Amino acid sequence: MQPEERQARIEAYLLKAEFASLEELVHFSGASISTVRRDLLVLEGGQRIRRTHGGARSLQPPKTDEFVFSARDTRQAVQKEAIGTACAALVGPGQTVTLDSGTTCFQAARQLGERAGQVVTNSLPVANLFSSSSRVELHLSGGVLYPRLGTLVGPQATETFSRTHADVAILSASGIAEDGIYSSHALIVDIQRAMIAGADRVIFGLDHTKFGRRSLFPLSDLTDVDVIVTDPGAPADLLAALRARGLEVVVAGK
Amino acid sequence: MQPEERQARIEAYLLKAEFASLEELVHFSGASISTVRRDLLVLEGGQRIRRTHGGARSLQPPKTDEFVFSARDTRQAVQKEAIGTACAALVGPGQTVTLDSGTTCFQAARQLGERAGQVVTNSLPVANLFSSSSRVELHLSGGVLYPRLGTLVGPQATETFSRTHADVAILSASGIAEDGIYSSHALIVDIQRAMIAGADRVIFGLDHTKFGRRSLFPLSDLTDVDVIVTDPGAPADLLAALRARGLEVVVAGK
DNA sequence: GTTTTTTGAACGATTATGAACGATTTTGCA
DNA sequence: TGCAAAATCGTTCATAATCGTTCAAAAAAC
Repeated sequence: MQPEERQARIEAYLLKAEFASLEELVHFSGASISTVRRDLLVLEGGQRIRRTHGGARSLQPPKTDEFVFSARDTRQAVQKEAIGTACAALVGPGQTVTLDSGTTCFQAARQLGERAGQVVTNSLPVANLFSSSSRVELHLSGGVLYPRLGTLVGPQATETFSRTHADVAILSASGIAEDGIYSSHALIVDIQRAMIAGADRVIFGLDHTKFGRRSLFPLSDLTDVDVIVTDPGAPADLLAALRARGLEVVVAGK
Repeated sequence: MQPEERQARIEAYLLKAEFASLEELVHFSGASISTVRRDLLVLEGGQRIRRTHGGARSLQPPKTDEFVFSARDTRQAVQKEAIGTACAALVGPGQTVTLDSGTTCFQAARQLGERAGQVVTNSLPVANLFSSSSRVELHLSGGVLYPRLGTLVGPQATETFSRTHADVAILSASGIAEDGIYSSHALIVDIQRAMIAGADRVIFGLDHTKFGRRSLFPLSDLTDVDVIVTDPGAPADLLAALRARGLEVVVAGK
């Protein structure tokens, strides 16, 4: 393997993991300890990473997408809050709501307050939100906890939503284009599909950074989606295209 | 694990827990007492945390309730902590553990750290506890959230445990007498029964105030229980009676 | 075929770790 | 309140892991 390619892979690995031990990187790259050490020196010289005792760490906080849950993540915070408010406003009193995991849906949950009658979710942060309020019946899907995301995944989670019917489903994703909506986590896509299938009305909250982006896993071709909620930064042509396809488009916080 | 990563994790843990004992952090990080002590010194030097006698606390109060509300019940706090430690000590490395809800089991979870391989629970606070540690696979049962307790109840929760097998189950209850163990929540009894049925080894953590008390719902006649962990305040005659019935009795913090 | 670059191993230097022990603080009890 | 016991703290020290450097062999480039 080329040195540059190896270094790029190591850098990418660190960006995802934030921390990695030397042994871990040796195993990952297949090179010897000395070589990895040298690679880390090069990467550190280019201000790409920071070396530590026993390994290295990425300079920037780890790559976070829609689903990585971090209290420190303030990117598009105001937009997401506005989107969340608009999503929550689409819920009628006493309705049953399915809530996806992800930061935008979390904001929607905050704004939802006690309007909904029943909430079904696979998001631990959303569940925490409702744990103190006794007015809303919160149904949490079972499953295995996906660590950094605070999301419950696995067959049990998928099954829960397959057997659940809701008036409204509020979801988010990591990309939307004219041909459909995309998600970046393999384990979550199936769950989201089940959420969509079991809901009368499907709402997607997507801030403007998601527009024009296609991630790894196609989630929906938009035929089963009813409403798209976004912020004023979204490209007008794509919004027009979505409207032309019969979707209701809400621009929040304009 | 490298020092920086460990320190970052300890800091994140403290941010959520507000306070943590040294022993707790030792189990959480997997390092020795000395190392954790040094880490705390480093973190304190960087003004990230504040060291206290016996542990450390975050500088700011935590933003979210998360599992704080579970630790808010301060009755018999020290005894429950000791009981939790003793329960956790009965778990072998890599074992599968079923954890009941309740403050005593929550304390056991805190002390469990990364010793267990898999943890199955219906307690939201326990799930929050493990949400940051990626070493432990956490299964959360589905169900409806019982507001104040942060416990998942209902048929789905019961079903989860009926279909689960564990090496060890750690439970608590509201009363124990010579003839059996009693629980006071109708919705939880069935779940606890399923936990007991699916575990090789059943451990009950009960502080001394539970002894001699019979609550509304009989949970077990003690034939399917293996260990009782309590504190020094428990009446000796009842402990002797339990031992006579072939139960292992552990008195924690004597 | 020669030169340059890259690689993997070796070795002393440095740093981190875990245990031990006396000093200090906290706790339990009268 | 005062005393004794227990727990915790800070320090020290030996051990283990990691780092930086050097050097020869292998691979790539010329």
